Amino acid sequence: MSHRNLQQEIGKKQPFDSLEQAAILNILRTSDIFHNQFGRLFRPYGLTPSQYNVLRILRGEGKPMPSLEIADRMVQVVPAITGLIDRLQAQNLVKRKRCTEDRRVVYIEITPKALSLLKEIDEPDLNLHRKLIGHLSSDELSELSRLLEKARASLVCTK
Amino acid sequence: MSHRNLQQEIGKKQPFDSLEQAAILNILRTSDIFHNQFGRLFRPYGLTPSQYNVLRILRGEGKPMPSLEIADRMVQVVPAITGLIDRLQAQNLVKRKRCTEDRRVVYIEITPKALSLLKEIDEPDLNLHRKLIGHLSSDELSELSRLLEKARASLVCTK
DNA sequence: GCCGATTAGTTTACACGTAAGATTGTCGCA
DNA sequence: TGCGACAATCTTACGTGTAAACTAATCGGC
Repeated sequence: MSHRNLQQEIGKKQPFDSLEQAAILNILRTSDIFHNQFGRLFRPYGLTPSQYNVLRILRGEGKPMPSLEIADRMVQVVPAITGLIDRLQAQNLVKRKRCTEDRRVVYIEITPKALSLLKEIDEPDLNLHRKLIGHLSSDELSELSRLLEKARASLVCTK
Repeated sequence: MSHRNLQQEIGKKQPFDSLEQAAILNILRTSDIFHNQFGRLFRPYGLTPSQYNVLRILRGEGKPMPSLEIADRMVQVVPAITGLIDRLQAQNLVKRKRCTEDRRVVYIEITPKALSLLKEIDEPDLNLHRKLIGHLSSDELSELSRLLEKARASLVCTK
């Protein structure tokens, strides 16, 4: 377990121009690597990270949700949701239900098949979380979350 | 500037299962938002974040590089590089040069046009960095980088 | 010198993410 | 009632990320 820092890791010969640049690159790089790890975890179950994310949101909500509300909770811009739901529906993991009062909105409902699939993934998912950052102390994890939340504070509202 | 934390931000009603989960979600979410911001910055110049990344690597190196070496410095897996280089080449921002000694390797060279484009972007790029996390103190930035590097330490070698 | 293993790079197929624009349905107001 | 603004969703086009399979060139032994 080598403890190379980011500069060595990406083979850069000059030091970073600024602490800001180093921090942002660290955020982007760590995220990419973690995203990749989760992608590999979900793959055997036929899910992508985004698809898993949608299902987790639906399970957490406990009842059908309009698709735009799902999109709001993800970082993505709206149009991606359509295709995402299409693919989940093709796997019988969600159902679309047109709302009768406002016929513009489409409710998305999670299926029992999806719930049992999620249940299967729960433990490996938890294990991966621990594998990825279980070696940080509680204090470090709290501090990390605090700093990232503070980092986002400048534009939570601008999206 | 509301200081909602992640839990409120994504509308989750239950607290997180664990500090690990909260930290990882914070990393992924912050990264997505920042990535998005840089995407908007580069768009007017006809570049995507990945394309900009490739050009920055080439400028930093100061001389032509084999394409796989470029891929190594990015998070991406190899095959994506081909198309990336194709599009940069179509814009006359890089050139491909087959190596004469080892005819398997293709050297990628940055063009003067790309260098002057980068120069144009340097200042807005620096400004965005400051806008995104300039409100964190030097100590906080250092601590953030340290924690993220520590987070990655468990798998720097496994990629 | 020849054959298998390795390495650099490409191709293909598929799932996203983004922006821009089109569709369809609802609402406010004259 | 009719009409324009708005809202929810979908469509399209393009760039990117992933895995798997393929090509071409080099290397290592014998």
